[in-house]
Amino acid sequence: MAISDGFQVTVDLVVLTIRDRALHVLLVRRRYPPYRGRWALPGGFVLPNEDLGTAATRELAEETGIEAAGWADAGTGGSAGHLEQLATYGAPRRDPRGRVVTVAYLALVPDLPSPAAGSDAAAADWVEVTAATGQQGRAASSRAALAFDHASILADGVERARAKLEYTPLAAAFCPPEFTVAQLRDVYEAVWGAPLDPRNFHRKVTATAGFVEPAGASTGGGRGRPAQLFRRGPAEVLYPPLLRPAPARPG
Amino acid sequence: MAISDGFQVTVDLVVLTIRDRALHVLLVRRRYPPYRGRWALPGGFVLPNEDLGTAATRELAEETGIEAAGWADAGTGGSAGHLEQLATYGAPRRDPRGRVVTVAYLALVPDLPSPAAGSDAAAADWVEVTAATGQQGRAASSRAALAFDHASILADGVERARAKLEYTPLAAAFCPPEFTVAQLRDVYEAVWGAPLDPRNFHRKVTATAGFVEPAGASTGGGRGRPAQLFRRGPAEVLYPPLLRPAPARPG
DNA sequence: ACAAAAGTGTTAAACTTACACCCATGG
DNA sequence: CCATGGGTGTAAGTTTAACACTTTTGT
Repeated sequence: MAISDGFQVTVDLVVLTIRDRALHVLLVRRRYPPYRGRWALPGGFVLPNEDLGTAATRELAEETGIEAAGWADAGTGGSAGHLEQLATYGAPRRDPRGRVVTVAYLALVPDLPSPAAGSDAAAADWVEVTAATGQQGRAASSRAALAFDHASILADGVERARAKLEYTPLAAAFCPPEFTVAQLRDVYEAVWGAPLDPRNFHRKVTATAGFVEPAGASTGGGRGRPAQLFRRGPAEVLYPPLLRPAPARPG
Repeated sequence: MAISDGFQVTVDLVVLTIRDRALHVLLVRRRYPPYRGRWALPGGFVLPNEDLGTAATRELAEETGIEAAGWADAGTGGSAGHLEQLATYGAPRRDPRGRVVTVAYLALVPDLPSPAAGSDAAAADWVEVTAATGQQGRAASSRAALAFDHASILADGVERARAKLEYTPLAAAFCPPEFTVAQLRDVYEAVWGAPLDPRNFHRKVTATAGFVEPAGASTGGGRGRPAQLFRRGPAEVLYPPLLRPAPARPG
């Protein structure tokens, strides 16, 4: 049964976070050919006795320092962050070195104090998604195309994140364990790239059963009236969903 | 770079259709160990120079006789049927013969005149999903557990189909190129396992832009008033979505 | 004529949207 | 006391849900 031996299997990570009210993706500079010097998604080989989700969790920890409980292949366990399988890419020529099938994972993480302070992550950095995908990039910075088929994987990851915010409470994965409604709104606005009415958003979030739960305390630092703090609630899906405004929809 | 050679890569298919107003899945009897005699999802090895979607399309043709244009890794091209990547399963011990990573695909096909009349499909058959997943199986027939982790893959495929009917026009993939509103409603009721109001369903379907388009003709065979025939419309997503009734929702 | 299924009309409830308005804090 | 953001109220428009009712066929 050695018909199709010789495949190499990797995991690649689309790690998204919100920084400065904009959606950012974690990228690494490739130090060796092929695509030397180009940005790429972080990732690595699946070990011989390792599950796919375990490999993704391990790579995420190596690249970001985030330790996750039983993340992938199970519901996000605890407070912040989220990891899920995205899709698998295996075109015969996608890697010039040989037949490499990559299982892409999507990770949503809170804005980390030390950006990409992992061991492997010598040249890892957060890049604005608009710049990385080369839409209407406002920053004149790193506009270089991504290595391999990573631009396509990134686009799929971003679209998945956009869609999932509609009908799941996953926006909270971008926030610290306790957060305000405004922080949550910033997440939606950054991911969808569209402004939302603060009043209606507040009502919607607090009224949808299981989305958020009051944490008791309030913030004090800001300029205006202090905001209540919330934790993520037990709901797995939002019902009814929070649909993004029509103009930003695909199709 | 031969760190993780030795993976075998397969595609497995969750092929769903509607027969006798119930959701059915295409299964094959395994003729050789392991899991000899058990039901399994159809599938096979990815060829050395074959793309994943191509492998899935090929297997689908071999098992069902369905020829698809540019199905997977592209929008469903033409009239009936649909094929999309579902998820990838690669637990180290999922196959006792070695390290096999399988990329599962979900196919939605119309009720075929000759069930599973393919070449490979010596022992292929349509099995009611309730029986295959062993929920509250009404049929006392084949209740045996599926081989490998196929029960889990099947469950994921069914849940994906249920969710996708909500916000895409994919129900039409279960129908022939021309169909009535009642046929489309049968699809929703079979997949969701819940009755829908025929009047409101009719209005919803015909009012949602791009869901269906009139085909001109009408049916005549049935008992009551003849129904108009429709074709699938150009819409990729339903907006607003057609949400399934609350009691049947997960979470 | 009657049963069966297709399709339209109508109404109340629920939800979204837009925006007026008040609340609480820092400067 | 004023700017800034947090949070509540309210009314108009839209969508859903439930069901009465008419249309068109086979028997």
